[in-house]
Amino acid sequence: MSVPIKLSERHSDFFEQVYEVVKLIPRGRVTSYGTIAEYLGAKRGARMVGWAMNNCLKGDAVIPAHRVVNRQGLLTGKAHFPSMTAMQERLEAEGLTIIDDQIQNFQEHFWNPSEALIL
DNA sequence: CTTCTGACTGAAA
DNA sequence: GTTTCAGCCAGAA
Repeated sequence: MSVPIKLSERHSDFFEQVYEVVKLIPRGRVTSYGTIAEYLGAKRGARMVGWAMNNCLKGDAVIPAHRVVNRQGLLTGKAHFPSMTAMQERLEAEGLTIIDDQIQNFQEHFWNPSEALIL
């Protein structure tokens, strides 16, 4: 759906959208908070996406949050995982190479929600 | 109610 | 090239 929504209108939907997009991330791919936020129409809401992730940990929804990193491909959210190495281990298990909490060839493994529409 | 923080980003110095 | 500042929205104190 390419319908830009307003956070003030229905923030609940925004969170749900974030979860949907994150779930749609293919294995071995990664994306950034800003990308998801921008895709949802709130490019300034990158922090909200991250906050949504933190909230998702609290919820029952199973979200591959380890596939969501910052613009630099840095594992900024690793600290919020059950284990500090959980995020890196998970990404490495998917074929990614991470050095110093930074994804190597991040741009190659970068995934854009627009690709989901192609499929 | 006011104030601060935050899994971010982009621009400016 | 790095470092610093400001903006953004939502939730918690």
